[in-house]
Amino acid sequence: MAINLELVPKQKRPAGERCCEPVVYPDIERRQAERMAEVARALGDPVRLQLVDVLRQHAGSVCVCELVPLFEISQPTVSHHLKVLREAGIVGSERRGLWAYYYVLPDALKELSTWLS
Amino acid sequence: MAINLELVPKQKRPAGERCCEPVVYPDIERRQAERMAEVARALGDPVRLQLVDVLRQHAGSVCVCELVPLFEISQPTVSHHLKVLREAGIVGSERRGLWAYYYVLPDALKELSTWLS
DNA sequence: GCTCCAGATTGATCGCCATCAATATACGTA
DNA sequence: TACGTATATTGATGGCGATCAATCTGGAGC
Repeated sequence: MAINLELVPKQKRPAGERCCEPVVYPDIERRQAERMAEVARALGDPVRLQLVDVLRQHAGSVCVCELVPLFEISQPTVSHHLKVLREAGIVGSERRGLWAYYYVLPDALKELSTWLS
Repeated sequence: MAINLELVPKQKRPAGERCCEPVVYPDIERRQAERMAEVARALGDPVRLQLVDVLRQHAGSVCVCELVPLFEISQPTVSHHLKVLREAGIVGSERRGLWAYYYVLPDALKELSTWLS
C-alpha cells in the first residue's frame, strides 16, 4: 500500500550480470493510485458495473424502483451497491417524494478512463 | 450477480402515479459485465494499479527484482499481486534464467477502457 | 553432487465485502 | 392520526483478499 519513492533501489546483483535496465519507478503518484484504485474497486462487481451502465444510458436520473427488479438480488443489497458507488464518487442521488433517483456524476470516471487509454 | 433479463419488470405502483419512465435495462450483457468487473477488481488495489502503470511505461518487460523494491511490501505479496494481474489477463510473464519478467498484455484493458470512455 | 539465489507457493491471520432478513425511516394519503 | 409504500440501515454470516513468515522450486555456478 505505502510506496517507497526512492527512485534508485539498492539491490545486490550477481557480479557482472544484470537482469534488466536498473531504474524503474511508477509514473503515477501514490495518492492518484489510491483514488483510481478506489474507483476501480467500486466497479469491480458485476452488479455495480451494470448499475453504472444503466445510469449512463439515461441522461437524467433513474428511480431505484426501476433498478431493483433488474437484478436477482434483494432490495437492501441493491441499496448497498448504490451506497458503495455513491461513496466512491461515481453516482449521486436525489430524493423526490417516496422515490430516490440516482445519476452518474459526469467527471467521476474521467481520471481512470484517461489513465486506461 | 445473476441478472434477471426480463426487460419489462412487473411491479405494483400507486394508482395514477409513476416514478419515472418505466423500461430500463442494462445495455451490456451479464458475461461482459463479469469480465469487465474482473479486470476492474484486479485494478482495485493501489499496488496493482502502480504495477500496471510501471509495466505500461516500458515497451518490453520488467524484471520482478526491479518491481519488489518499489513497494514497502514483502516479495511474496508482490508475487501475489502479479499473480492476480496475470489471472485477470492483464499481464503476462516470462522466465529467463533466474529472473522473471512481466509485461502488459496489449488488449487486456481495451474492453474496460472503451466502456469507460 | 552441493550451494546460492530469484521467484513462487503454502499456511495462517485479520479485516473487509456481498448477501439476506428484519427493522427503521421518511414520505404520501386517507 | 393511522396506514401503506419506497428506500435505507442494522446485524449476522460466509467467503474472499491482503499480508507475512516460512518453505518450496528451479536455474546457475562451483
